[in-house]
Amino acid sequence: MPKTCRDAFTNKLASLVTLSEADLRAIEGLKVDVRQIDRRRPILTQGDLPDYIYVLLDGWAARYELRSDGSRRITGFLIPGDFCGIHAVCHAAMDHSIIALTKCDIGRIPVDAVADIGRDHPAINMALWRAKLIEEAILRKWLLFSTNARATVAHLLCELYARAAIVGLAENGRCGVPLTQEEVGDALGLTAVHVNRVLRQLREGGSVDLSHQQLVIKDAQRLSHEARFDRAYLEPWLSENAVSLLG
Amino acid sequence: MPKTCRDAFTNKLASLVTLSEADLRAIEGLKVDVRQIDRRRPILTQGDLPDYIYVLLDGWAARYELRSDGSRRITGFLIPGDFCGIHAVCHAAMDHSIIALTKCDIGRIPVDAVADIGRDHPAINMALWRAKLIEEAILRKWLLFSTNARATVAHLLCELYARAAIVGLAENGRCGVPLTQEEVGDALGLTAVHVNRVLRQLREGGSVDLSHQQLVIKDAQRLSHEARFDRAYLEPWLSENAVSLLG
DNA sequence: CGCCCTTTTGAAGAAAATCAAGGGCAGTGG
DNA sequence: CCACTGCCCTTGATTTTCTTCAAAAGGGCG
Repeated sequence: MPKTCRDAFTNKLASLVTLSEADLRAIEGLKVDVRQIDRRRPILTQGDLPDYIYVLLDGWAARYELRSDGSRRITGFLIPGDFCGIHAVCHAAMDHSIIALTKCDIGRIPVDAVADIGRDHPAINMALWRAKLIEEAILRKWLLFSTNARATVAHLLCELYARAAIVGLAENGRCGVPLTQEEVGDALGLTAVHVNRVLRQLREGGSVDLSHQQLVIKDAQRLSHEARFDRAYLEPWLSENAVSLLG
Repeated sequence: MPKTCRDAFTNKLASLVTLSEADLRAIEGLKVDVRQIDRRRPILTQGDLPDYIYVLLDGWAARYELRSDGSRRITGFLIPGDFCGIHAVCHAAMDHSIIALTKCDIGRIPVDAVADIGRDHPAINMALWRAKLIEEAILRKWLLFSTNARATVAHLLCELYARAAIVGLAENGRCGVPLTQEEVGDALGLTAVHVNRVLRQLREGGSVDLSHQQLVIKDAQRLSHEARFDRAYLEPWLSENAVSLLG
């Protein structure tokens, strides 16, 4: 794992496009700083017009929106290496909020600097587009699996494993997933109770086990089938190097 | 309604940002052509690497993806003035397909020309970003209203009305909505049968009537409440002129 | 140890899917 | 002009899925 924010930012961009020496030097010149945010603390709030692009260095976070009845819908998870606040490059306010699900280390990069770099370096501009398009592709997949809770949960587990694997946080079918069942439910539009039952079904089915913050894939073939998971949707945007890490 | 593709493209960009004279001249210089596509014919297909940005001039279309069991999920509707194929500006293949829901007139603009213009004209680049962010905001809202079929359907009707109003296709609480109940169901993850029942409930409730391809809003207040609709999510991206059209 | 948060399990009820059949309407062709 | 056909809408009966309500059992941490 990269030790500095700049490393993490560079890694992320490099996974999306091929960076030239000039691109790398430009990134090297960015001002960045790192701060820690406690579990359940806001990172960005709906309506904010952020001055920084944020890069998650350690920990997990979630995008979410509140409904008028107070219930919460999580619309995406952020894992180490992910951005947030790209909205700011076009001076748009956040239309959703972001919260730390665990204690997080977050790097901040001044948005104007990123916008400038994007203008002068087409590859970097393209990387930002691709990051956005990946998010969109994931969002679209979340819409796709809304008929059957079993497949929905299984698909989320596949997505999280694949994304963790890309950034080196998974191996041998295992990775840490620090989500409560309520958070999973908020993400999938299910109740925590039902998530619990579905997780038990999956565990007893022998394909996958999510418990004690650990995701263990026991039968990848069966799981992929149950989830109707096809990792292709995560790949078109990634550079070759990143794809090869998927294994 | 604009009579040429270039007009439509200009209108769309102008609704998203303030264009300078230079921006307008650049757009004026774009090569564009128009073609007609029959109902149920593909416009773009998953895997395509489009050479053009498409602008829908007349008719409705839908983004969709097929599940492994053959069922279809519609992930967005396109109405006149909307783009598709922006993926191409970063040389990414389509991760979903787009189909004409009615007979459509579609303008094509060479993607390389758009990319060049975006690089030289920051305002136009920003407009493209904003178009993408609106799509994303809509996608996020679709995730948000997935607990209750009544609210879900009502919310979609509100969205479609608001978007139609922005481009001058709605007035006095009426607009054309050329969707079958099956298409609505595919968009919301509901069966056509259930959509039918919900539409009847809404009709009998007196807030809104969708039938014979016509959407009639009878009680905007009640409908907004049933739908928990807050048009704010469509506004942050629009220029002032476009917002004032919302009435 | 005791507290709070999370997980687990049960029972009852609501929501939506599924299965099945009929009806209206537009377009087609005799 | 009328019958036929295909597509879409409508309605009913039944079953499945998921929620709701309720309660108890872990598990980590002060």
